[in-house]
Amino acid sequence: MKEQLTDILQQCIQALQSEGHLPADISPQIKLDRTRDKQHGDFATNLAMVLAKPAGKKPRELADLIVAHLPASDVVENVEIAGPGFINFYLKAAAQFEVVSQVLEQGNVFGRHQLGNGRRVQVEYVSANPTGPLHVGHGRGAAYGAVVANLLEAIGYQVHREYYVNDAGRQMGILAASVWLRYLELCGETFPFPVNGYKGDYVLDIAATLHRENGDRMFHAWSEVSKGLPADAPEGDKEEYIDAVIERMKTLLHPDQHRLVFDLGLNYILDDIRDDLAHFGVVYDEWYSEQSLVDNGAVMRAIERLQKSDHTYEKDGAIWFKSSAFGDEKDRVLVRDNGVTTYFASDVAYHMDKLERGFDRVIDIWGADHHGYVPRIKAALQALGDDPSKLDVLLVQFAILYRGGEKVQMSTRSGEFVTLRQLRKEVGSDAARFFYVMRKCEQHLDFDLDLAKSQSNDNPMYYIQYAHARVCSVFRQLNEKGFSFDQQNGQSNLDKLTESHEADVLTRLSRYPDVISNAGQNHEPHQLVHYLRELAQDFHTYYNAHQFIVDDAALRDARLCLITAVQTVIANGLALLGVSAPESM
RNA sequence: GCGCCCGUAGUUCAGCUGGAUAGAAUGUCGGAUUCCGAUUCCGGAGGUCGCAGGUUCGACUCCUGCCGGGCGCGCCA
Repeated sequence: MKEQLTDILQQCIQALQSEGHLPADISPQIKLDRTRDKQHGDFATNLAMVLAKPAGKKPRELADLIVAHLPASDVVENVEIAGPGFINFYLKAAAQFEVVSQVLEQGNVFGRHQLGNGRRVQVEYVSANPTGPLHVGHGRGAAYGAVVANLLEAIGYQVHREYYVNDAGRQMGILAASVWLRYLELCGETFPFPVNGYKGDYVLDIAATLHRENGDRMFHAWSEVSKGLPADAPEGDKEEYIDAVIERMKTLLHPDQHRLVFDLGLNYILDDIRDDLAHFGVVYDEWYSEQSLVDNGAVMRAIERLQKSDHTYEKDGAIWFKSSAFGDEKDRVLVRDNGVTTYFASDVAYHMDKLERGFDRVIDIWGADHHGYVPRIKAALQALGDDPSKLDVLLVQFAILYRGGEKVQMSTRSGEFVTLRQLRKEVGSDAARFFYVMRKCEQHLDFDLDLAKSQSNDNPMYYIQYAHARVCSVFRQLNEKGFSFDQQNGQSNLDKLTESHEADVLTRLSRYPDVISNAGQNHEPHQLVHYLRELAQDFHTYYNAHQFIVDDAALRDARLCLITAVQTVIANGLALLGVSAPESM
């Protein structure tokens, strides 16, 4: 519809140019919008106001010219000029009904586009360190990332979903040490647990598995382990202490044994995360290992490339990247004075690798606390001669949970936090998905647990799902009353849909494709959420105002076509959000 | 101190990439209704869009400076 009108305007401009009313050297971007107010017709364009200056005419005068030169159209009923020079289009009634047939014919692909033209885009999300279960903060990134990926796919991109597994860093060393120490406890040792160790219950579970499968094979007496170690906090430095523990563990255990403990912890937690996300409807094409970048030399290769292009220098025994030359606030260390590469070095290699894999676009979804990290990654890409504009980093703000109007405290103290799994158990995966993407990502999210759980119209997810279930219910009633639905008959009688409520639903339905392309291109799932709520509202209002199951077969079938279209669009939208569309509630 | 994000109705939020009289939901006040599924419908009140400038035919939207809130500023990951 929009395309047809844009075409008409395009032809009109060419006509005006050939007649000399408009300069020939301009090719204006035609902006045509749905009107906000019905009094302004169905579509409106500001073309006359935009072109007034280059044309050297008054906006309204130019609007007159444009309207006079508009080619005939079988969808336009009337055109009016209003306000400072808006051109408003009123569509013919038949054109309004078209959407119903479109939805019925296209079914679950209605609303999809080919805007992406099959270009390859990689979306990386969650990528939490595998050192413990996902908490509610990760949940938002998971839901948001999954929906952004779905939306991009819906507008014609070839999407690659990826989780970056930080399996190479110091944090993993701490985890392995924590597991081993808990194991020593299970072997009967008693000693103070490191202040900086991981203290969650899951560490005990992993240690128990280790003990069950290996007995006392990896046992070393605490006196042996602790011999000559620096003091832990508060007397000493907790970082220094834990590093010393990690080193001691490596000297006491055979490398194979150490590997075993390390992998047991890593795999246990990774399996847990995978399982958690799968139940949350969040899936990946690839779990990409940081360690693999170290092993296959990609990290060294990235550093060498930076060195060769003269973007590094040595200072205090470390190798630095001159990121400040590319807008970062300071330079960053790639290789520490002890010879170990930094996490940043891995990440440079990872992003280099992403672009080498040939993605046209790369999207990283990070927690907002990582925002300071963006400039240095972009700087690195630029220094490597890649195009940093191919990388979009979307920062997701924190979610704050509320229960009974009170903020739910999320303590960072020893192992106490609200996990994603706990949240899903409390409100269900559907509600969690829905509420997480209800706000744009840069907005802080107030997550109302009571509302998410409530089975009432105040709960927007319930309200939307209920609209879907209600359509299903109408069809069940239809059968009970001995009627059957003749879709063909309905489609040929759509002109019977003359009620204002029906017009509202029709208009709303026709907006769906625009909502998808907008939400997809701007990475804004919340637009879809708001749209679905509005559609549900239009439907419920319609439902309350009119009977669908009437004796007049033509009208009945037409109305059933309309509500089937509503049902389909709601199902399509919810599917993109990763929320179920129940047939009854 | 520097950087990023946010600031719109009592509350939670939209505002379609600069358009027409700033909209929903919820709460509140008034009225109607009890019908395919948890009632629903109609109406009222409620706003100096944080503040002050600037850009232009036009600014909630873009720019600058303040104010307030969140987050971040490691040879951690």
